Amino acid sequence: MATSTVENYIKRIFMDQPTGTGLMPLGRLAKIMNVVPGTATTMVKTLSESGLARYRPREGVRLTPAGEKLALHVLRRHRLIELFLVRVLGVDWSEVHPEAEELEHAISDKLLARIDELLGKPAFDPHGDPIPSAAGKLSRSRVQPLIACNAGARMRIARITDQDSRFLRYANSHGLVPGAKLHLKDRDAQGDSILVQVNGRKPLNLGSSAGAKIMVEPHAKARTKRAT
Amino acid sequence: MATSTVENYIKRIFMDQPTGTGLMPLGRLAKIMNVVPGTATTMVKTLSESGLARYRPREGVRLTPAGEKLALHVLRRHRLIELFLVRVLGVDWSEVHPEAEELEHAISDKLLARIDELLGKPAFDPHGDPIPSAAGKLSRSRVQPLIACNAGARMRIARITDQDSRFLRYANSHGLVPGAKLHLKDRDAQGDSILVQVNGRKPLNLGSSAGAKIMVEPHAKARTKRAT
DNA sequence: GTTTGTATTTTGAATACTCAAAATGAAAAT
DNA sequence: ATTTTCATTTTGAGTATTCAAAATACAAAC
Ligand SMILES: [Mn+2]
Ligand SMILES: [Mn+2]
Ligand SMILES: [Mn+2]
Ligand SMILES: [Mn+2]
Repeated sequence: MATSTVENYIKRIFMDQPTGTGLMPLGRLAKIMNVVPGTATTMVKTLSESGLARYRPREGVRLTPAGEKLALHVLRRHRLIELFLVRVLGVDWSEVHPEAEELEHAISDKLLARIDELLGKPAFDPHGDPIPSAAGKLSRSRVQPLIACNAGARMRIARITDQDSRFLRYANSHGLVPGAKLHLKDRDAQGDSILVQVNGRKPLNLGSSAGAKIMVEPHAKARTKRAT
Repeated sequence: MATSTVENYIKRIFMDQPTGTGLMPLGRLAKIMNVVPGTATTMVKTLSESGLARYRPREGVRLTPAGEKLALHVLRRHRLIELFLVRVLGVDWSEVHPEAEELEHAISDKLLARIDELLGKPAFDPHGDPIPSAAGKLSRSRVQPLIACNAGARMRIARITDQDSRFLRYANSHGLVPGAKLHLKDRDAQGDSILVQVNGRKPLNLGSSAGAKIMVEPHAKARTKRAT
């Protein structure tokens, strides 16, 4: 059985995996995991020995199929738990992440299946992140960050890629939630800001770092089983 | 912060504490925790150093007030989670114990408070075990084992003191659940068995080991906030 | 009072995870 | 080609938890 530490490493390697065949450098992994570089090296060797990752010294890590399978399993638990906490227990979406970070290692498959059923086998978590299926399939929709859109674009928010509690509260208070319709009214390249209008609300200025955290998709495309 | 291992030790020391001022011998603790005796010794020294227990070598352990407080906290989490799983997720009472054994270490106080509210601040878990209050008070009702009752007694089942899945399924299938009214029709000292009638059901024979696991209380005495 | 038997403790070692700091590798700058 | 710089790895050590097996203490039996 994988310890919760191993599960956390595997999950983060999977999530921050550069698309394609790229290896993740261990320095990056160390930063992500909040450990010193030497710790990451040691851990990655362990993962490698247990067949969850492949490790090229001085180059980086990549998950094996077994590692990806585990990562998807943990991710599924994390996201289903988040949605459960929001829907059933009424926890605010800005607070579910740290809870799920712990519970994802403690919940049994049996219980997870019950939660999945209770929620109607949802496809997205409260932040718009896709929930891997029980079989381990992850829907990879081609969404783009809000800052990458042209002025005048009319989009729909697909997901918020930041688990920080303050940012999530801010986003929510301005209607910036998955599913919301959004009009990019203007962009100011020099001022590093964009002007958006969410649903019928007051126009809102966002800096590029905020705009980068909001992933949007074409307006028309309706997503099934939208969450939150 | 106490590790989940420490929480488990403390909880079990509390639960199997001989009433009064008795110390728990470390051999007993080792058996309860499924570790070799030497491990129990080591662990108890650690608990002692962190102020959670007092340890008399060769005699045994006793929790300090700090240890009791922690034990009650863990017990509260465990029992509230069990009831939550039964009531909200529809998990069978015979399966909640192992789940709660893990989740009790992963849930936050905030989440626990939400669950407590959602359940209406219940006083008993699915097995009839009292749930310590948030302040750490544990209602100690004077219940007695079914085998200790006289023939002819009419009682009410207060709790089932066995978390074994098979026994719980058996008990449930015969109506032996907390709150059920029960008539001890006959006892056979030599045959080591008792004859009981639960509610209006067919009389049922129980051996003494089964009868010892069923705690009963006077029929009249209604318990508030009965669970399951 | 000595022997025997059992409970408990000690010792030595293992696994899992982590850090500090020294050593090393390799790319970048000169 | 050498030096500088920075990322990565290695080494040594510490905490937490556990076991196997030897040592010890104590009570029970003789
Ligand atoms: Mn986690
Ligand atoms: Mn999420
Ligand atoms: Mn536990
Ligand atoms: Mn219980």
